[in-house]
Amino acid sequence: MPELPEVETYRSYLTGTCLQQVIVGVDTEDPKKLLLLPETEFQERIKNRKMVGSRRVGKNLFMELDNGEWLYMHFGMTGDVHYYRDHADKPKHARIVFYFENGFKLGFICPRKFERIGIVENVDAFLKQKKVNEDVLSISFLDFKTQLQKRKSIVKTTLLDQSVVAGIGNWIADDVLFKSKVNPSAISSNLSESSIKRIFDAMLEIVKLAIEKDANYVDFPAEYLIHARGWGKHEYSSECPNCTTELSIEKIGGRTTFYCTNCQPLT
DNA sequence: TAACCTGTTCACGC
DNA sequence: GGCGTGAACAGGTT
Repeated sequence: MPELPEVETYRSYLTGTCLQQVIVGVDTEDPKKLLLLPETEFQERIKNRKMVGSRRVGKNLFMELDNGEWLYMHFGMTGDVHYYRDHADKPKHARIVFYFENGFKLGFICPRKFERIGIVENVDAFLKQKKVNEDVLSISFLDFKTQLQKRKSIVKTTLLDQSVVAGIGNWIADDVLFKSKVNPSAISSNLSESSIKRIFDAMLEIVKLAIEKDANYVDFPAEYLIHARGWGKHEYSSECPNCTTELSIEKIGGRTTFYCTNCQPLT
């Protein structure tokens, strides 16, 4: 379920399992969809390489190779990775499998084929071409403020736009706006500086906490809105954790949005 | 059964 | 070019 925090857990998982091991081959199911380059070229460029480092920007993960190129991974909505040895342990939907010299394998799990893998020579140029701005954890307040003030779209849409800030997904956007008490339909360019500061602070706090908890949303504080999204077998009600008003659930900016009309008034 | 869904891109209309 | 909307992608979950 990859938003930024999950991709960060994947990054540390790969760092703890795959580094410094020679890749002897790779299998790809449906390469025309999942690969960003021709299959034979991908195989040639990955074979006999080792992963030696990593970098994450928003939901984009780059594993550094020992020839200076980067293995690019994007997890779509449902991507995951799993490191295993025995064929019997191959996870379902592991449509791309890397084989290492030590006999272990890395499965890139693509249940819905929304995931993508490629080879990138220059990460910064790649991100610029993809219009991905600075990561949540590194963007300056000034850059963030400028981005929000120049958009006339609603703030929920703005936060999800990776060219504004990289890493915010639908669930985090709702919790950020809830914590900062901003209505998701507020127009970005109309927001006061203090509202933008609250959004910025909430965004950092929520993302840092999510990473600390290894993106395990069940462990998030009870006052987080995410628990209202049907997790934990209805252990949580759909009342606002602050004021017990019944939460609103609407399509806003084309995405299902949870918010509290009382705590997040549209002023 | 049918509706819904975490991300992204694209086409279209204004 | 900006912005909103809806479709498309594919299969799981509810």
